[in-house]
Amino acid sequence: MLSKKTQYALKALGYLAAKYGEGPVLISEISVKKKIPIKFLETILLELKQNGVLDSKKGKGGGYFLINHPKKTTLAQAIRLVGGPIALIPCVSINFYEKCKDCDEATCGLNKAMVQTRDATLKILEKKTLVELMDWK
Amino acid sequence: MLSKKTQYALKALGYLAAKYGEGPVLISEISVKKKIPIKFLETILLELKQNGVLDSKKGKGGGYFLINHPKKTTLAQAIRLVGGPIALIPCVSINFYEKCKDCDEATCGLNKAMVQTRDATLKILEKKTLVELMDWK
DNA sequence: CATTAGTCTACAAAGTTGGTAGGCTTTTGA
DNA sequence: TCAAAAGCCTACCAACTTTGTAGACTAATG
Repeated sequence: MLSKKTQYALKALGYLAAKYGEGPVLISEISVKKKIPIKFLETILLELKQNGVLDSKKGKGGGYFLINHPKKTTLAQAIRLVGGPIALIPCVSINFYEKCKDCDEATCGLNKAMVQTRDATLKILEKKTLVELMDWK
Repeated sequence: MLSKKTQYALKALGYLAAKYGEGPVLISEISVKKKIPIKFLETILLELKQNGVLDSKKGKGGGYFLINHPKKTTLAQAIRLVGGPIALIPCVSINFYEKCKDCDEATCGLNKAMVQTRDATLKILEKKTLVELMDWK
């Protein structure tokens, strides 16, 4: 399951995707529209900025905005930025790999099953982009 | 990510799958072979028994064993038994559904994206069984 | 120079995870 | 019949993560 933080991040990105090209969007506006606690949202947006997805403008008329067109960022990228691994166990994670110290990955049945599951999930998440996160109304 | 508990459960099930038809297997044997803390493993196996996947025999010559042939239990079922939801967010979970109180599921872009992700993952996990968890040596 | 709006540091309650300790009960076989 | 074997059950707990909150600071605008 994705953490609340990751869900908030994805919702915020979806909102910013819908507003792409319209200039900076206030944290407070995102907070109200997507019902995300404002102080929590602050830290999330800041993290997304530090990860190079968003940029911001201070002062009056300021706010956050997507650096690139929404279709340039995949859901796989977005989830990894704030939510960590997509794989179900560390020893099959591509970006957050950790060697399994309790078993031999070459012969471990669980490992093989999880590799295949990971690939199936990635196939979807790498095809979908922030465009998909925009609301339908 | 799957919790350690779920990973242990899957490994234990894989071990029991390999020993299917050979009578009861000791907790201590599984603990040693799969490197799982024994007291933790006790609680996991007990839970799997209460969920109808395993049965046990007490006393000398006792132990745990699969009730059904390994191919009868899918990975989706196994994960749900001890690990909870497979879906990435509660409002798209089939077995652990919770209504999203912060948005309208009919128009929420995140919801739609996660439904598709869930279906892709399930398509794999419902096809694989405990047979897949057996080690290759 | 006042207002607006993002930035940064620090803290903390609550829940989850990953166990441990120790005794109880049931079954077997000598 | 009784002791050993092996699972059953209750209770506890340390560490970590999650999900926030509080409040001061900095930068930009007009």
